[in-house]
Amino acid sequence: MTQSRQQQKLKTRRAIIDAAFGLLDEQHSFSSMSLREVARAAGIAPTSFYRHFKDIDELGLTLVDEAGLTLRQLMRQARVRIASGGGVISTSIDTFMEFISANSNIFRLLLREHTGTSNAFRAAVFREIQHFTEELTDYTVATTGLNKKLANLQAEAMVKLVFSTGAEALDLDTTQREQLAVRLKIQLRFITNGSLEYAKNN
Amino acid sequence: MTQSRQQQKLKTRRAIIDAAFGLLDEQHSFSSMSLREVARAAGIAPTSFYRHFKDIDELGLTLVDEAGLTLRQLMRQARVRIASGGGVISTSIDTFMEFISANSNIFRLLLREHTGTSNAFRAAVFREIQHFTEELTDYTVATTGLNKKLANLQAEAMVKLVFSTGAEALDLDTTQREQLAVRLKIQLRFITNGSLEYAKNN
DNA sequence: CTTTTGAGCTTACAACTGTACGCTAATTTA
DNA sequence: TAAATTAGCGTACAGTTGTAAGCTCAAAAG
Repeated sequence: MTQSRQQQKLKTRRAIIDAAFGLLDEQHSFSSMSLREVARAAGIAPTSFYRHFKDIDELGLTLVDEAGLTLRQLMRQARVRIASGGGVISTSIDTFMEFISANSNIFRLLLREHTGTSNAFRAAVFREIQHFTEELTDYTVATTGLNKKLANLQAEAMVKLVFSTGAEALDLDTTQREQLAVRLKIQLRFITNGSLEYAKNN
Repeated sequence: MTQSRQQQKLKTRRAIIDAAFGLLDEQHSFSSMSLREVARAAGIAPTSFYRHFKDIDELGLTLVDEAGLTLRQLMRQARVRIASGGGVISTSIDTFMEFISANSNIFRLLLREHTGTSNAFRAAVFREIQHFTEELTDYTVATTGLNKKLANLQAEAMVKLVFSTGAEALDLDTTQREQLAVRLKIQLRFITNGSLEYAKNN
């Protein structure tokens, strides 16, 4: 079966992106990834890379975007589960932990570029996390009636804590992760109860 | 004035370490730093580097250790200030924010190696942070009488939130940082009040 | 059917990397 | 004073990097 030129090009582009994701692991970050290395893994000549991306940074931004997308899909999935019973926090954290296990490399990318050397990357990851926080804020306002400013403070603290704990989880085995999840859920309760308390007294 | 051989060697070692710290900024991480680059900045021949460190990773661990030490000194400083009046949280956060401003590169090193590609580095930074958490736990037990387990949960959440916010602060200007500090202090109140509440009901 | 386009290739080059080897010169030891 | 040690240097090499230049040949356009 013959393929159109556009189809083939998209396929190669995908191969490059997948190759880059595939090269990411706990020993290998995107910033230490060379163009030639990615090209090799994608099965193309180094110079062919330029037919698809201006430079390696453009590929990096694409990866961050895709990672963000995956994260947003995860959130939707969590909401579905909540609708069919189970606590909000508990369900969200379970979903998040599954995400980390199933997509370690994607999460690692976000973590690293969040504190990385490229302003553009940092900003991109920051936007993704902010997206995350905003949706949690809206959800909190809608379900608890907390005022928006306070809900935002609460959501921000929660997201930061969850991401931090996620980073820690990456280096642990399954049983240790479960223990960590239990702790995290309590800590999130601290925040929700604390902000409710705060709302009463202010 | 002549110097003993040992003195001179220590001086060069210091020059290497300082050169490495000096090369760290928002665009340049330790992992993207080459041995030759460090040697150049330290004013020695590339091969002379090996007279002081087995390889670049040994230098990296030294940097992380020094960074951790700086952080611990900061904590002591904060305790002194608390003793002479001012809220615990407020004083600690102000001190922390000053640390970030005065030692951005040191904090950046910790942040990056915390999620970096070297197991040894990650473990080293993790230990430093745990140190931080433990001391806060002890302090909390001593001042509030909260049980140790709960105090540890609280301290862990607080440290994670503070570090996360510190990372964010690095990319902001002074006024924005101050706003961030105000928000952070409220969020920490959420955690302390929330855990107190939790202690009552469990 | 002929022309144009463009994805992917090969070759090439200058810049950089880590590090092996052996020398120098000065300090330390005996 | 003589011998041993060693911090630092220069040279050298093989391996890697990004990317420029120009070719091929199949798909798309005319």
